[in-house]
Amino acid sequence: MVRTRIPPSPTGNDLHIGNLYTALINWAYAKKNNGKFIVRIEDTDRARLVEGAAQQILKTLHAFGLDPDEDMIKGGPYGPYIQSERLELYKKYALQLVSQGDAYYCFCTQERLEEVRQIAITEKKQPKYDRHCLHLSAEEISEKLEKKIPHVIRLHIPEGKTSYTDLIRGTITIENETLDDQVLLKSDGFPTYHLGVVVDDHLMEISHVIRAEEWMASVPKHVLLYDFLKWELPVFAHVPLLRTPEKGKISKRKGAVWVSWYLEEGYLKEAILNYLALMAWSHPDQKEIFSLDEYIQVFDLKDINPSAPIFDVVKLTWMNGEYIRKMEKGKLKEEIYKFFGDKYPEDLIERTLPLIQERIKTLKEYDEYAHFFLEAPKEYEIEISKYKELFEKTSSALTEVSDWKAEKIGEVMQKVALDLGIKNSEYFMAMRVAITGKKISPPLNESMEILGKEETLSRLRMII
RNA sequence: GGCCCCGUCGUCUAGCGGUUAGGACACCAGGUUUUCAUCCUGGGAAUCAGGGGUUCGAUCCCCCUCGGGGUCACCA
Repeated sequence: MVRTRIPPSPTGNDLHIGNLYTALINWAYAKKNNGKFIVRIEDTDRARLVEGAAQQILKTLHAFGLDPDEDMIKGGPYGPYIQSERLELYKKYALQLVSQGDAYYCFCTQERLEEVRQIAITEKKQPKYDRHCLHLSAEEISEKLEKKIPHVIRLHIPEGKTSYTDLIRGTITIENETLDDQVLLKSDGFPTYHLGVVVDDHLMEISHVIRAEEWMASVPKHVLLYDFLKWELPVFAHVPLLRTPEKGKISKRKGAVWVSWYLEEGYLKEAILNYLALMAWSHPDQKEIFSLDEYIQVFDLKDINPSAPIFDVVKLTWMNGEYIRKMEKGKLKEEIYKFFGDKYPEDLIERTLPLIQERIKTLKEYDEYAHFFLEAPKEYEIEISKYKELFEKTSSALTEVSDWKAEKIGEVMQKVALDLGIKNSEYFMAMRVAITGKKISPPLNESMEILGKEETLSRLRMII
């Protein structure tokens, strides 16, 4: 049984785009193999905890159609799915490790640790815990425990080397001496990530640990833990980190990290997922646009590239445009309506959509084309005062039109242009700006039809 | 800096010992068009990071160098 998982920590306001990427892969791999996709909330960092963040993450996942089979709300046979409710478990295994000699109590203060670290840094050595508490006698330990001196439990890294096999990167071996005696259980009784993931991934029978590359360095510690606990190793697959155009890791400092940002900019969820799927992976037929269902069919973990791709918003934008153009009218109308709240009435969107659909690449851009339907222009992109005569003539010609249809409106205007001896391009540009305020707009005749005779004429009168 | 990962057009990528190194985005030129966009046609763009091997033959296998990234917390 394939069981994958993502372990988000509820420390941000929303899902990070990189998290969505690994979520997609974990979800797809589980679906492809008729397995289960689990979301386990890792809320062990009490200092950075953000209220409601866990719910928000689940909500976002749901919005993208990446619903977990088991999570803290839905529940499941391996719950609880939030680490703060599993504290006894971590403690139990931490204690077991201590009794086996694979972990030990440490009573060092933060100050002392900082001192040790600083010394190491000035000596240009690896900042590592100096094992000050490793050789405490049983009496000393129980005495300190008795006195309730704050303490942590540290992993006792043995000598030798540790290796593991990564599905995407092959076998990786490292010398244990480069490893630090990692804290497993913090003084507040919460586990660190390392203890938490290992215990939970095992207890929840996770078969494939698929996560970002940034975790690779800590895998050996986890492998040691599995080994000490005599647990079977899951399959590891470290997917590349998404990078910014500046080549760095997509950081929280730079704007485009949160999934909500993309949604606010008018990107479609399907397009975001499709684009993400193409990061470090490609469709066997080199297709660029495909559905989630198709993705599940053809996707395989082994085909993921190890090198870190740059997340390019320009290509995402192109893809978004493709999705918008292919989208069924009713669905698009709904998306746009929701996107703008109540700003645009549904029937207006419906009528203008045929003119605008193929012109926009994001939902947000709809406003640039449709805004003039809502209100008359307040300013004009070109100087229109010199076209007074043109507007007067057009206005009176249009006044005579009884059948207010685009085609008819066009004919009448063509004739005015001809009578005036003015080039079509110039004539229509003047009219376009007069009606919409802009040099770029949806097709004029149709726009005027939608605007209505009265409103159109009133806009002309305004500038005569 | 130590350790680890990675390295094909600007970007995303195909390639899996013998290819005119292919596609997509972006860009440029042209066509359609009452603007813009769509659509169509064409173009430039990777000495496959560099240098050594292995081989009849390397983008592909091995080594070194260089470059980029990640990681070195009682954060995940």
